Amino acid sequence: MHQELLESYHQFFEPELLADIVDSGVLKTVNEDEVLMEVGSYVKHMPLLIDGAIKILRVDDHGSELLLYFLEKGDTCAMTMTCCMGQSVSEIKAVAEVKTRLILLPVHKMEEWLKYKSWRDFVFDSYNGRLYEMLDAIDTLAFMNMNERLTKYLFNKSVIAKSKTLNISHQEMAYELNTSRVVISRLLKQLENEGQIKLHRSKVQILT
DNA sequence: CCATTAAGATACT
DNA sequence: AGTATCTTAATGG
Repeated sequence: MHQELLESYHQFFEPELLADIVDSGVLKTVNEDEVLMEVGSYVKHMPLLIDGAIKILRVDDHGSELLLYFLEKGDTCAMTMTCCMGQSVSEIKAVAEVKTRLILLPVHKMEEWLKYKSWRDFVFDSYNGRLYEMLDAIDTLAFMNMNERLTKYLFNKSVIAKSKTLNISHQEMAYELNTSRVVISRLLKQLENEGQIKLHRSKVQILT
């Protein structure tokens, strides 16, 4: 994993820390739709993303899900930090959006590594970043209608997939935005009529 | 072909 | 915006 780690993180971490990470971290590759973390599971590792993307979902008691935000290269999960500090259980669900490579670090190292300035900065910045994304997610929910939410969602998906064509069904989108399939279909049809997208079976092509 | 599943349509809340 | 129901279209064996 050494090369991958160095390529992605050498500008953030000092050499001693990098060496420690190589020592105790494990490189893992996860495939699309693989579940990395379930609500209620104990957090034992902290992920450092090398490439790909992980989606973070909130799940309610009835099992319905809501997309909060994506983690990408250079990101880590703030939830993990919160959880492992307090020895508690995950409040969120994490699923690989695309094939993703990440390094898993044992949580007990987190505290030990606070002796490194670059680590403290990284943890702090990650918290900031996640907090900002969380605020953004709240704004989206509170102030945007479904049409805007869907548009934003499609845009994000396209960035992460690095493609203008998304292989996804209306039902799946409805699931992630926590709405119904009919509503998604209606809104997509509207976007198609506006010339923004082109619809196919289980596929959306973004034209803008 | 047929079975399954995605998506369109319509009507109602 | 969301639910229920029916119809139609695409897909894969």
